[in-house]
Amino acid sequence: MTVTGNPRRKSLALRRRPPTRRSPRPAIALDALDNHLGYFVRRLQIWIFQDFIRTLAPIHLSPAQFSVLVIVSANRGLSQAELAATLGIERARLVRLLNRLQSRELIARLRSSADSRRHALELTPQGHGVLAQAKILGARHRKRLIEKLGADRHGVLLQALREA
Amino acid sequence: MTVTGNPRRKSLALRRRPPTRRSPRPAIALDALDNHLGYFVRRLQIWIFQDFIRTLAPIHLSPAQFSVLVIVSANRGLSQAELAATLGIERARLVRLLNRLQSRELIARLRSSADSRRHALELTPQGHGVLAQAKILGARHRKRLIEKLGADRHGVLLQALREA
DNA sequence: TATTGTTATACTCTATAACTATA
DNA sequence: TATAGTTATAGAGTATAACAATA
Repeated sequence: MTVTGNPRRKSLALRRRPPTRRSPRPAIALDALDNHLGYFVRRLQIWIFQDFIRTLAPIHLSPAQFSVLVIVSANRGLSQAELAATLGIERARLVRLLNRLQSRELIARLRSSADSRRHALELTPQGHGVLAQAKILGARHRKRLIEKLGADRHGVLLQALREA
Repeated sequence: MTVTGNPRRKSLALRRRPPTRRSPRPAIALDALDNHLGYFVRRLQIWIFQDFIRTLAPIHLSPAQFSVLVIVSANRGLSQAELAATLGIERARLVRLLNRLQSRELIARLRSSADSRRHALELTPQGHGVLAQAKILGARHRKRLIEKLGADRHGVLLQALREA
């Protein structure tokens, strides 16, 4: 992932087609991509994940692992299928995610009494501790994101996406 | 990427800020994630890419390949480094992307006369043909996305993200 | 020295399919 | 039959590092 990390700002000479867009930004014409929400959504997602990955690195947690801890903590006893659907990931992938979290003793898989096919997920005390740290780091990340986007644009996006 | 592709309709509400957690089968609480733009951005990106992947499948083009064709077509002669930066992908990954597009004879790497380290990228006639088809399919995808989001929300998001 | 394109490696994620054990 | 969790595998994407040719 490049995107950020591009420190050089120099000779971007040789531009053809000065963009019809009012934004001073795109030296390079986006053409059809300029109408595709997916292009911009992806670029923002890359920025956010890049920053969040670095933010969580000190406690050795990935964004995916963070979201697992958050959801399990707020929904004690939910099943893996429910968790996977909430996070938008494959059940199969969640298994490996949980394996790692369980081997670090951050989460526990309890057998559901009602339906013994299901695992009732819970955070261990250590899991809660790590989550607390992660939330502090997450707040810093959020602050940087708001700085980058501007508070109003951040608010507009959050509201529009929450309702989507 | 699951998210869609899952025939069953599990009714995961993903409601905002469920203040109470009631007994039967309450919507799953997002807790801290509800303030994290990244969570929602990622979910929307998953939906969009899922749909776009299926849309482009008939012409055997991935979203990444589509964006390469669009940018190269609109910026004839640009270098691989510039293209990679525009798309937010690694130079190294772009090499393999281009290898495949070149072996299908959709793009050409010409030696830049000004700087012989650079490759001046161009679409072949076939590349332009495929791109034309892809744009038609892309328009259908966009229509579905607008239906899903609602025209106003789509507009709000596109504008906010373009300026971000 | 720095940059462009390239190769290589390791790891994560995605998309499927199939298996088991329950229901 | 259908569902929950699991295993397996192929392919895509990401993060790095290094190298040759060129500037």
